[in-house]
Amino acid sequence: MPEGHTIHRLAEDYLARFGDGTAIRVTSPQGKFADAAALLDGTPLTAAEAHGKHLFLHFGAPDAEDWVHIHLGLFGKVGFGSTPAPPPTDTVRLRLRNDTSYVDLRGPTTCALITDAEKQAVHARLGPDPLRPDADPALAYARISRSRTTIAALLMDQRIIAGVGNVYRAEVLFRHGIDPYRAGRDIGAAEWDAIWADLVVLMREGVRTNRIDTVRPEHTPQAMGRPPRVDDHGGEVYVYRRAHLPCHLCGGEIRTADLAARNLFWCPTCQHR
DNA sequence: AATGCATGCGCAG
DNA sequence: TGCGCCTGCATTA
Repeated sequence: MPEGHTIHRLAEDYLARFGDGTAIRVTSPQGKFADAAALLDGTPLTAAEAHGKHLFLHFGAPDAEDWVHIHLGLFGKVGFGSTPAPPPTDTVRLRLRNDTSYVDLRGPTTCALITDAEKQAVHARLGPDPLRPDADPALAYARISRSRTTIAALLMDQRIIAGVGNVYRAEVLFRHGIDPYRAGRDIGAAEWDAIWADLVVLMREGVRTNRIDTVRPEHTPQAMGRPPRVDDHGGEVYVYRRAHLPCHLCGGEIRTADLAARNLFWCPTCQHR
């Protein structure tokens, strides 16, 4: 369930539960991370950081390779709990335990021990992240404003902007009335500024609530006199996974299409080329 | 029981 | 552009 807000929230939660400086028990019940887990076992968790959909955990092991680089991919999941930890299932790639908490990681695309230099290389290939204070949106706009590629594809390109996934993409384009097939170079500077500012607000709220809500107060079901309806993914949205349903604003049918092997959703009436 | 699907991404061609 | 990979859950038979 990972877009950038999820990963930033995970960084906060790892630190809150395991960042008190005490020794962590580190295991890999599944075995694929067993060597690294043995190396880290008994050291403290000293930092947790996110850039886009990448999570970095720093342990106090006196070793050159002391960052754990985690990427959840499409299926990866992290689950926290209070001790006593139940016996781990055989899909748990990484388990951390202390006196009060445990956390299980399963199904990640990436879970690897890396050096600080390797971590820097990951940062270098990622675009600005609306959730990071050091992010420079002009870097993203420089690429977008020169590109013939659709804005829908550009928003999903982590080299251009880091952390936006399929839900935020669909929703932010709807909120700004932009057709997903519009070319990047036809996005105005003021439009981009508004999109970026909106992503900062939406994604911060996503970190706080741990879900994606994008519907403005005046368009909520209550305000519009409709029955409340929360999408399966957990939040209230305008278009994501609402194919063929009526648009919350104009009542027209929400459209869907395949774009680069992902499902795209938009309202052809409210969103313009 | 089998199938399909998902908020992702890297690779081959 | 299509395919494979990681897993769990809902839907279908």
